[in-house]
Amino acid sequence: MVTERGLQVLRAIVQDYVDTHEPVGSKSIVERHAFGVSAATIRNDMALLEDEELITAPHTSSGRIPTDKGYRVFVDHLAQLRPLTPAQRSAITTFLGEPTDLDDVLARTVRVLTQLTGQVAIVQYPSFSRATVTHTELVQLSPSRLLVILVTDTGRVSQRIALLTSDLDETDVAALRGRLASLVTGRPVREGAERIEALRATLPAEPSRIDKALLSVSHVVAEELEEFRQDRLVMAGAATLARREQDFRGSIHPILEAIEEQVTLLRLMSEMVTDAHGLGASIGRENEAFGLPEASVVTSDYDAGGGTARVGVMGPTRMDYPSNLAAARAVARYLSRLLDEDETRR
Amino acid sequence: MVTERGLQVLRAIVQDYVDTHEPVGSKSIVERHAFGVSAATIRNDMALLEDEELITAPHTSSGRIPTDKGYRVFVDHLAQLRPLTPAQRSAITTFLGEPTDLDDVLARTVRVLTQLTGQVAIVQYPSFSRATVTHTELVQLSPSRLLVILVTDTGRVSQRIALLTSDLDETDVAALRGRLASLVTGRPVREGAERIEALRATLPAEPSRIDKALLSVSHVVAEELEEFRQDRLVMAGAATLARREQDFRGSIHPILEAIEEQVTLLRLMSEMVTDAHGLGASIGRENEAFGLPEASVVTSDYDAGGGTARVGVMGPTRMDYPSNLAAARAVARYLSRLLDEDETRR
DNA sequence: ATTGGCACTCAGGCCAGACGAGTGCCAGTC
DNA sequence: GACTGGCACTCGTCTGGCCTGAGTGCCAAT
Repeated sequence: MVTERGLQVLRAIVQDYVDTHEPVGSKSIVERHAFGVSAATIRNDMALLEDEELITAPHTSSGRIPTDKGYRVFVDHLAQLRPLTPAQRSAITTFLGEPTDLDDVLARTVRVLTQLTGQVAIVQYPSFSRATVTHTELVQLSPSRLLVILVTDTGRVSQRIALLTSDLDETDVAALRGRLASLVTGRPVREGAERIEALRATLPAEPSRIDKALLSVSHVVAEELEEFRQDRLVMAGAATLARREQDFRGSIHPILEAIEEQVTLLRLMSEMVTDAHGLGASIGRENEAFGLPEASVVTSDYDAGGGTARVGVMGPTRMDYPSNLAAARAVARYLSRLLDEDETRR
Repeated sequence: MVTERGLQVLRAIVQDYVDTHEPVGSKSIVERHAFGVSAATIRNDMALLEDEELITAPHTSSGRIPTDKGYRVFVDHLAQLRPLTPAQRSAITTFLGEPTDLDDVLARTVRVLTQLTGQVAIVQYPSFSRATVTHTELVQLSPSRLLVILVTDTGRVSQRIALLTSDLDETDVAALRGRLASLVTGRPVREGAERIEALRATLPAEPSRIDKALLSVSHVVAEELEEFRQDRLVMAGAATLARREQDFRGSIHPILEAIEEQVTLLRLMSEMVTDAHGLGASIGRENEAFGLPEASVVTSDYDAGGGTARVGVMGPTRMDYPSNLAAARAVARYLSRLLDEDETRR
């Protein structure tokens, strides 16, 4: 069984290893930390830690490095978040500044987070699945092309072009506008999508010209609503990976791939297990299913328009968890505040 | 002076070096190419090429590799585009498929291009500076928040939120809508921006409530029009860089940086020098001013709504220019056709 | 339980030598 | 004059052996 001091030794090993990027030996531990015992004692503790598979020796006679399991224990039981420096705090407020809209907020957020941590930063868009459609608008671009605009109470605006099979005039569009509004305005996106589905069924086999148009438009709307329900990510800091190249024993390819793909990261982010404070960490091999066995992700939940979403960073397994968690939490808190203020204006 | 055969030797060196990634010696040249002369003769030619700084030897006794100048001569005088394979041709058509709008077209394009070349692909958005505003629309989100929508004849749609200092009712918005339309609708974006500028000057020192609102809205519109005039890029294939890591003697950091920054690449893309066929290459040190001394970019112009823009790929100096140029050209041609068809619907 | 001592292991650095790819030069040939 | 075969030379790379030092595990002593 690992003793209390044993755990402290684990903590020391994780800290030193993250610092120096070199396997840490018993001697350097007694030098750098005030354990008040000799190196031999530390060695005994380390032997126990190795039995528990919390640390491992890269080769027979060298110091130890934490295993993924070791990092997990460290994060769960030993890490205390490192509070941000005043400089970092002020960086958040100045960088985030006076954002104009949701896209802008998140773009700034992700940049500030990569700046704070030096890692790849990821921000999940607030979930729109419970969002309500507040406005719909149709703009006629040409006789057969309609621009469809949707706005939700979460501040998301999207537009899309519907191609019509027959030409419409201004009064047709006005009629269409009314029918579309009654169909989805004021409804949650999910319900809107369902009502469109239902509409399909009720239309006669030989729809009128305007019904046909409504069908085209509602098809586009349904697609767009569907997209609302899918989460999205914003990312930044891919360039920082090049600096950290040797941290990934394999290559940074899987990471870059994941960044481009997005969909893998989306799943990873949403499947994260978080603690009572909304903090989560997914470490090394735990990400193997996502093709990222050498990467860790730490996240913090933030509140946005009723629901919650996540901000986080992705980096090598050997990352500085306390700092990164603290940065994610700080940014998440600021973000929650910012979006809450906004709430009143929606 | 470099002889005709000397140039053929240069071509052989470039081709073999790109193939093998190893310095190429006189012997391997006579083996792989039917020059009908001996290695010693090739050596003499190589000595001349070295005098002209078209090739260089990494160390005293090793084969030669092309210099940036050598690549330049190769591209300008020696390279003949390698026609795409039928498989590649069909990849273009199937991948590009049935795109819905401009964003979609370009997103598909960039993916197909990175797929064809295995390099980072870049597509410039068509220039909107000569675009004309065809529609404006205002949607009231709340008493003090207006959604402003702009549509141009190039198919670009954008929206933005204007915060008002005082609340408006429906009739106010209608009035505003009319004034905004008469201000910019049917005008080129540049002219629209100027007219807004002019409007500013004419408004009284104590503007009415509606004038104030118009000011806020037009401010947002002006910003958005400004953004229309800035070109944008779509990119894909950053993950391919990891595979090619050792090709960049330094690190891939500058490249990743450039991809994130965009603005450097924007300048680089627009300052490219192209030949009569709209093909361009910027090689190695020629990109030093952009912080990319180890990268090359090849581009092909495409037509879009009257103006032209560029597609291209970025990769190591030691890239396969004939293939990449051919791929860029093929994609550009397809893109031109696709956008031309579209033209009729705008 | 802790400690100092000690034998042992092993990665990494260093050196010397062998190897070989490739060059430059030169004298000879067509 | 252009080309060629031959040859001495250079120099990067590979190999194997040696040494060093950090770090370990174990044990007897406290």
